[in-house]
Order: sequence, then C-alpha cells, then structure tokens
Amino acid sequence: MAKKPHRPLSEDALQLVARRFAVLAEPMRLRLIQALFAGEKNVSQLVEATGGTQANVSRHLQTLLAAHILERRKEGLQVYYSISDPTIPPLCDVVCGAIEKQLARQAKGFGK
Amino acid sequence: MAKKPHRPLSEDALQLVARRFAVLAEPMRLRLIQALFAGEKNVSQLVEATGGTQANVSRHLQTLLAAHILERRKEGLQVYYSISDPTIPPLCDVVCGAIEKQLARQAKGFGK
DNA sequence: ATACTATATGAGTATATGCGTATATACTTG
DNA sequence: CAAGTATATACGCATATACTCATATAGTAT
Repeated sequence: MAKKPHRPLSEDALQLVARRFAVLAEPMRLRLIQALFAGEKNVSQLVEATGGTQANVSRHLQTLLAAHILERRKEGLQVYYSISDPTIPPLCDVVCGAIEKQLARQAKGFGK
Repeated sequence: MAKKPHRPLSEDALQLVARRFAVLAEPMRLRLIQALFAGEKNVSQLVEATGGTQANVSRHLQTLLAAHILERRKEGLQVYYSISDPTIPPLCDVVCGAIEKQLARQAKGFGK
C-alpha cells in the first residue's frame, strides 16, 4: 500500500481539522503542552509552570482534554495531566521549524 | 548536529506559533489550501472550487498570504495563488491522520 | 476617454472565545 | 459531621474574527 496523497477531506473532517488547529491556536494552551513535554504534571504544577491563574489553566486543560490531546489521571485531590496524542510533538516540531525560519528571515530585514 | 528536543519557546515564538495555528483553524482556509495542493489557481477558480463568495475567498487568501503560507502571481487581471510554505502539506498530513483515527474511534462507539 | 472584468477592501453585524471573579465540586483529615 | 485543599465551572465583560453587502482598485478592450 503506497502512501496516499492528499485526498479531499469530507466536510465533517474539515471541521474537525479546523477545530484541532483552533485548539492549538492559544498561547496558554501551547505553554501547557510545552510544560507537559517533560512528563505529566498536576494542575498546581501547571499553574506554576505557566504563570496563569488556576481557573484559566483548568479551563484550557478541559479544552485540551476534550480535544483528546491530553489525558487525566486522578490521584487523591490532585489531577495529573499528560499528553495522550502522539502526533502533537511532531506537529509542534513542524510548526516551530517554520516559525524559526520566519523569525530568521525577519531578523535579516523582512522587506524580502 | 543531533536533533534538538523541544527547547522552550520564547514568548514571541509562542505568539507566532499560536498565530500560525489560528490561520489554519478556519474551514474555508483549509478548503483553499486543499484546492491548491493540486497546483496554483486564480481567485475565480478558487471561488468555484470552494463554493464561497468572491469577497470571502479574497479575504481568506489575504490572511494566508500575510501568514506566508501562500504566494501570489499576477497575470493580467487574474491573480494566481499557490502554496509557498513547504511545511504545510506535512502539517496537514499529521493532523488529518490524527483526525482519521479520531473518526474511526467515534465510528466504533466512542464511549471507550 | 468609456465600458467591462477580476480582485481587493471598508463598514456593519453576529458569533465565538479568552480572561477574571466568585462559587461549586471532589477529596482528605480530624 | 466540619474544615481545609485541589480542581472545575458559571457568569459577565471585552475583544477578535468571519461573514455579507457595497464599493474601490487594477487591468483590458473598444
């Protein structure tokens, strides 16, 4: 089975892809994901790592959870979150690479 | 030079990454990108391919252009757009793969 | 010049979403 | 049971952005 090229996406799939990108389009959520690259953390640790408020961190964690990007594990009072979607790290790598090129281009004077 | 793992992103880089994801978080823009996988097209062709209005298609094209995802080429009255960022196809592949898994999971009854 | 075509943009409106404050829920301990 | 701690959520406000309609701009042709 050869690798398929880009087949057209159904309308439903399109909405899901857009939704997935939207979930990743918030700096605070990216901070959370980044903090979790090192391994699972509980909410308090994530509040500290990101500098956000507890309410806001919790909200964003729910968003990432609903998107099946994170998973949670309860241990007494604490809730530990970790990255459950293996496509997230390579995804971030690709985008970061593109951003770095863009930043490098801008550093040289981006008038083209 | 070994491949670097995930180094922490600067605040600026974080904003840019978030912005990039946001640009990709609209179904119409994904439709445009998808239509352009096959090669460059002018605005009228993209209007037809996506089923959007001319004004809306044009606006989204400007957004993609500003994000350095597309490039434009004028030929008389027509303006031809094409994908200029080589990271876009692999990016879409990764996300589409994840979405397909998610859809497959849902299809089997997603109560876990 | 005028008329026509292709594309871009300004204005207004509707919807979505992020954040802060306060409160609710869940769990532990005494 | 009450009190305390960790996490989640409801509400309201402010802002961002997608969309439509109308118009502006750029280029072609007569």
